[in-house]
Amino acid sequence: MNISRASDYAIRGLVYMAKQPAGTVCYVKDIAKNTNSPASFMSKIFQTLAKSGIIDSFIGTKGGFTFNARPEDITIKKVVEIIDGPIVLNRCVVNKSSCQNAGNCDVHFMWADIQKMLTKALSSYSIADFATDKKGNMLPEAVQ
Amino acid sequence: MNISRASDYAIRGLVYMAKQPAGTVCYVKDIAKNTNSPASFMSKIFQTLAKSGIIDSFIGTKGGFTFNARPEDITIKKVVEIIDGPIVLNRCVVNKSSCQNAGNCDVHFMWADIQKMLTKALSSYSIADFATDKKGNMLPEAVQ
DNA sequence: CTAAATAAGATATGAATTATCTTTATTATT
DNA sequence: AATAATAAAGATAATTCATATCTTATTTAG
Repeated sequence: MNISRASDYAIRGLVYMAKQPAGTVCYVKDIAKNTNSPASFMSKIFQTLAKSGIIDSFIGTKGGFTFNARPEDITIKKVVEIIDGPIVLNRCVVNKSSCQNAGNCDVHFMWADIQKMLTKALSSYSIADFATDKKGNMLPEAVQ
Repeated sequence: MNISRASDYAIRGLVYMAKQPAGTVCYVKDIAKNTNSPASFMSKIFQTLAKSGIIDSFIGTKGGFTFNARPEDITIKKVVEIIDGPIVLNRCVVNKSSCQNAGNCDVHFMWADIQKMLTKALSSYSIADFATDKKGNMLPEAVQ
């Protein structure tokens, strides 16, 4: 019942990117350093984000990553789903055949309701929300 | 971002128990059969539930499990936490030192808020809720 | 006292998460 | 044009956790 380290790193990395001047090409090395995360792992994560289309990637010297979608359009739900896959609290919510009562019991309805609430909450936040506000800073002032 | 199979089995097993006449000693074999779950795995799960104190266990012939707490006092949150451990959406919510900004950023507040909402929801359901209602039946009528 | 039934506890397997290492592509420099 | 440097892409590895199964201990009935 938690998001993965990878999703956490992805969100932090994207927030870091969003705080740079629009159009800046960002390197994994810098993103990792500024978010205090392992660079090689971050590299794989940003590879996945690039494949999803929300960011663009450029290989070679002076390569790096830029936004392809607007930070305000990238919801936390979207990021989590790109990295961790679909949000499914219990498998009966998405696969009725895995439910002995064909998804027609109160337990099923509970999970479906809670999942709906959760995804709604995650959809209500975007990367931009954390990049614009002072409190969105991911590192103490001393480090920045 | 999901509950484990073990938690799902635990909930279903406890609901099955709650549907039996009060005080009935239930065997893992029956619980597993009636909830369509692997008996040996269910055995381990009920061992954990017994250790937590919400059920009692009796070894040997005519042994088995009975409730130690009232089904209406056993919340879904409690069951999930016994089996899967504490609900922590992101580690910064519970361990501020894992947050680069000492848990003082908007991202942290988001996770803390969503987690609060989630645990509140899980606390609002009890095992009894699914045992009394007809729709709470975990198996189609044909199988019962 | 023996056998059967039952939970408890130890061990095993497999998948997912969390990484690291190697390769490929691009650019800048000479 | 060749070479070196830089950066992402892709392949591989290690670790952890979920999901079980197998063996042992305990109790009761006959």
